[in-house]
Amino acid sequence: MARTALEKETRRQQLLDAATRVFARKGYLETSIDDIITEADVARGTFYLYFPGKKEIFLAIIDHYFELLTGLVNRLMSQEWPARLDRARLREHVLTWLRFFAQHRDLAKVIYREATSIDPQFEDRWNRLSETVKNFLIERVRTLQQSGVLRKTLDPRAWALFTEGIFHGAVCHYILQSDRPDLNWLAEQWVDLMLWGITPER
Amino acid sequence: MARTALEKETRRQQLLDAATRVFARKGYLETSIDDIITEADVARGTFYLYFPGKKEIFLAIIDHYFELLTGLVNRLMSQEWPARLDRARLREHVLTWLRFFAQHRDLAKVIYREATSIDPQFEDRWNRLSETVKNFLIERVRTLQQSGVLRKTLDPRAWALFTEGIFHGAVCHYILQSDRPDLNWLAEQWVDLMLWGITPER
Amino acid sequence: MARTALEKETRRQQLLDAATRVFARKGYLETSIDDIITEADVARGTFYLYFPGKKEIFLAIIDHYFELLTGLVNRLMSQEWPARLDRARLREHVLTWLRFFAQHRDLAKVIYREATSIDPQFEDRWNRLSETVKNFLIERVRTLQQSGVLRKTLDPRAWALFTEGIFHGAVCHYILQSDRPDLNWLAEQWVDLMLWGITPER
Amino acid sequence: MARTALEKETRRQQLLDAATRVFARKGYLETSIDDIITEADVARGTFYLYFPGKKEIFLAIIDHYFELLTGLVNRLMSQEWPARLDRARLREHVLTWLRFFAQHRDLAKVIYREATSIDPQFEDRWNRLSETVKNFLIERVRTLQQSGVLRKTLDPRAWALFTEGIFHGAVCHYILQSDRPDLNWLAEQWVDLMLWGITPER
DNA sequence: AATGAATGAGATTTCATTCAT
DNA sequence: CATGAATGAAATCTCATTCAT
Repeated sequence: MARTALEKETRRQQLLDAATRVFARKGYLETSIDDIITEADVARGTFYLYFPGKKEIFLAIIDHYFELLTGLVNRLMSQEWPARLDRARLREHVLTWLRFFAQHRDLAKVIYREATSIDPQFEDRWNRLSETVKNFLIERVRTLQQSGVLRKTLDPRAWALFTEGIFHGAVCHYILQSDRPDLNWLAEQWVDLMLWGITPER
Repeated sequence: MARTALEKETRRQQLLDAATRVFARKGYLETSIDDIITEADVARGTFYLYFPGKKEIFLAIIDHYFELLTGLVNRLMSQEWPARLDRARLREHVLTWLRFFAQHRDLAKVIYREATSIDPQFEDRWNRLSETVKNFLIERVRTLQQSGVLRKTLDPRAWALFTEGIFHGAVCHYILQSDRPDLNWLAEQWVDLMLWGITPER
Repeated sequence: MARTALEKETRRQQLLDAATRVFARKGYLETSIDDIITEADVARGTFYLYFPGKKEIFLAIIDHYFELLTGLVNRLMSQEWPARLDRARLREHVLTWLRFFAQHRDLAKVIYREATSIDPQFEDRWNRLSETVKNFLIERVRTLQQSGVLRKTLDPRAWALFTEGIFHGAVCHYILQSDRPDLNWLAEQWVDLMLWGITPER
Repeated sequence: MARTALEKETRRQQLLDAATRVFARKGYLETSIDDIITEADVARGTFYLYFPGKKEIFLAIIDHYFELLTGLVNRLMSQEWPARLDRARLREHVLTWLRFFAQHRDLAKVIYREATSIDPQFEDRWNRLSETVKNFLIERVRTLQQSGVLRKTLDPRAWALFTEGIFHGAVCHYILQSDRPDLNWLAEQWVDLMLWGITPER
């Protein structure tokens, strides 16, 4: 048992990491405080020194993911977008997303599986996360529609919704499953489907 | 309290209905046997006469949904498909799905929110459900590809995955939210996006 | 399920027999009303038509044993006793007792294992049973002491107590165990010990 | 309620003692976990911190008795035995046993009343205890028979069985009853009977 | 008289949280 | 800061008994 007085932030992170691993493995419901402190190799009381309870450490995990995602969104938003639809560029874009999920498997597993079902608070947090991403997409699509790159009949809100669903599905069924899919293939297929759907009428 | 002895199947259904309502309202985690028996207006012991526990009644609910869905899939599969891509027909098809979800709101809420997060058993059941639907979609797409109606570069498995994600997203974010969306608009948008993505190269 | 309206006494006996079998097999504690009615092939409600509850059917079983035992005691008491200590006669006497236990194995199992431990009422019933037998023994010993057949220093009450213990032990460890002992050997040994004690022949 | 953290073994013993008292008073069946924790002045959860359930604490009590008894047997076995049958010595021996039971009244009450009737596991434990004692007796008798101190026609196994029964009977009916008997008288009577049997002096 | 679904009191058990050390 | 024994509210579950049919 870690009897050393660690730096406050380090100990907190140690608990967060342990909790993320356990939540990913067993799910929120089946995870007990006991599991977390065992995984973190920390005493029961220590846990409550850093987090008020189980819900709160779960929320903290979501928040952490939220920050990572916000970072990604900001990075992508700050990138310029080519005036024309660039297939390779689009593919790269999608891959960035998929790789993000693949990199944070445990985190994604926790979030995507349960975030909405545990608690109204989580649901709220999750919805805001989801809105942020969708608003970004909607904005992009609007701009591209105005510059004539994308078909105008497309409703950006519907498209954002569909896209979110596709990613959610891809994450849940491919990234979370034990058989890791080829992200490139996934991205290629997505681009192919989307490209011909979003191009202006000919 | 209903002291009257009901037909075994009727009482079972009464419990299933009550449980579905409560699960939809409070979520699996927050629902107690007490909530269920209160909703069903039945004694504690009666519950255990019909189900061994909370997990089992939840599984039974999933199974029920599974049966309904299987019925829908079978109905749709037995329908002929026009030789050409018929926009109106396709739209109708999508609407059928959306209406199915809308009709079974409580059931869908329970399933889509939690089926994967509660228990490995539930996850398994859910995966089989998901496979059933995707296999149906894959089969359809293959047939249409062979008859030249759909573009051949499209990988049916990827398309099924994407489609499932779109529906999942639509169900979660529109049907389950309090602001009921216009299903027609949703269907129209879907057809529009898909049509031009799946049409053979021009 | 026995739907036929049986004679009241027959049905009662059917239940008693079934209960005795189950109690002997599983013990009072582990036996449920369900076990009894299953064994008797009778509906739940029928049981309560004949007995007020589980305790009462157990008491009825003890009472039945009590009657059988009383019968045995009366038969033995009505027998004359030889003026001198007749080894063969004594052996026969003991065998009669042992055979009685062997004949009513299930009943004995139930009584000897649990009669004292379940309920004050049972304990009381058991004590009265025990007193009956011991009083019979004490009476016999007193008579024989007066006629000089038995040693006068022997306290009849102590002897009755010891004898009861020996029989109890023999019943519990030999008759109730799966390896049925030779009753003749048991009786022979008992007579030998009682007649002469453990000291070598003089 | 004792909020003080005790040494693990102390708290365990506290629970065992409380449970023994309650079991002795009310019997296994009538005793609830609630009774035990009330008697021990400990919270519900604390009980489950030390024992998995009611059965297990009962088993632990039997085990404790087993250890005490083993100690007694070992003490007695290590004693030398006089070459000739020493009446006073024998009497002392028997008194040691009786005093042991009298000293551990509660424990004996629990064990002798119920050990065999609660659970197959208990029965097993009890049988092993019984075998230990009987094997000790058998060994003693064999040795004494070889040195000609005891009559050779006596079967040591039968004698051990009878002796166990006598003690069991004495314990159950005298020590467990409210009217405490005179242990000296009991021992005297036992020695008298064993030494010479029931036949008048020659 | 017979049935068996329904009952609910009371038992067991869990586990997030507290707090004396 | 760290610890982990102790807590107890709240959950699950059992089963002897009732009662409408």
